[in-house]
Amino acid sequence: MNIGQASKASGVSAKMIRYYERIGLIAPAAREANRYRVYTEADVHTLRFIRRARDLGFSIPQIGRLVSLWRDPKRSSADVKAIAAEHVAGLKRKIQELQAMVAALEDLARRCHGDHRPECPILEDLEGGAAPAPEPDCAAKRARPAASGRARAAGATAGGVR
Amino acid sequence: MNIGQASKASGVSAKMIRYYERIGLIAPAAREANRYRVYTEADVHTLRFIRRARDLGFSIPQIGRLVSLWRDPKRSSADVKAIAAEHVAGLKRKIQELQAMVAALEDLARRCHGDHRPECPILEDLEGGAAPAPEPDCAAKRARPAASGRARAAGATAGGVR
DNA sequence: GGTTGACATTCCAACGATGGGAAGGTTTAG
DNA sequence: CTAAACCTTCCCATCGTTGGAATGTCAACC
Repeated sequence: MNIGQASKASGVSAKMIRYYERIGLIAPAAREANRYRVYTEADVHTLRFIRRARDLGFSIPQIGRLVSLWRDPKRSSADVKAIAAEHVAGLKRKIQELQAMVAALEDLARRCHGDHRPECPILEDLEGGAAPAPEPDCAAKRARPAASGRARAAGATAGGVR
Repeated sequence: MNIGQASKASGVSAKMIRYYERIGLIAPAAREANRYRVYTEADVHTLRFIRRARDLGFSIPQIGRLVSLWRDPKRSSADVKAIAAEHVAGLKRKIQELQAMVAALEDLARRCHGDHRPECPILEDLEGGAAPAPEPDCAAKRARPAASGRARAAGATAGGVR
């Protein structure tokens, strides 16, 4: 089986298969006389395992450990469970982070009229919401925030940023 | 004010300030005779704005648009709100993705004994859980590809993956 | 034979946003 | 004078994945 067939059969792109081989997640594939990689059903099986693990969000190092355990008949299910638990903990941290952002943004959006007028609590929050409080005398700092800055501060930033 | 002061005052690292300038998110800073970048209070104000937006998870292109609106006295709050809504939608998509992973993993972990034995529903799921079912007639495809390639499939994957 | 199309190979670059470090110039304090 | 603390630019790394270019190979068709 060539890499294209293995890719279709496993759901892992050929690019990724080569990448996984390069970083050592899977063993180097055997080669035909023409240097094409050859895959067996067992290899496809492994690739499907990896793909499923990737779909569940496991990192490459974690997947490496899972594959090792998978191949080890003397493994303890506790070791597998520990990797999963570690991953779940990371996911939950990330979810909480994102949820905090959503909560803050929805609160701001709720207070924003969303009409043609320029007044906007969202921008007001961004402007002054999270000063890292370098000094306690923030109030006296800038009597006039922007303006001034001739030759700068006005233009750019927009458009084809990316 | 040099970049170090601007960094401390804004909470944006000097590295990031230079990066934002390079990609066009902020205008090129004025330079002193010694080529050092010079920042005004207004610049720091902008950097704080950017930092707060970054903390809320906005992408660089989104931040570019927000800064443009912020500077535009004729802006509509609806435009700002639209960017926020777009971002919130993206966050929610991501949260749902992660929550689906957590749900699947917790279900598997719940069924895993987590003891010294090798039996493990987590590995069983990874092994067979997500076959993409490519075609029904995989078997008849190719009688013998070529070169045959014994001497594989067993080793590696483990160890210094990372 | 020649040509075309679908494969395969390698290498290089990019994305988000950020950090790290090298190699060198400048300023400031002792 | 010297050492520390800045600043500058440039390159590299992350993480997982995709894209492309340039080249090689194979199969089929005319």
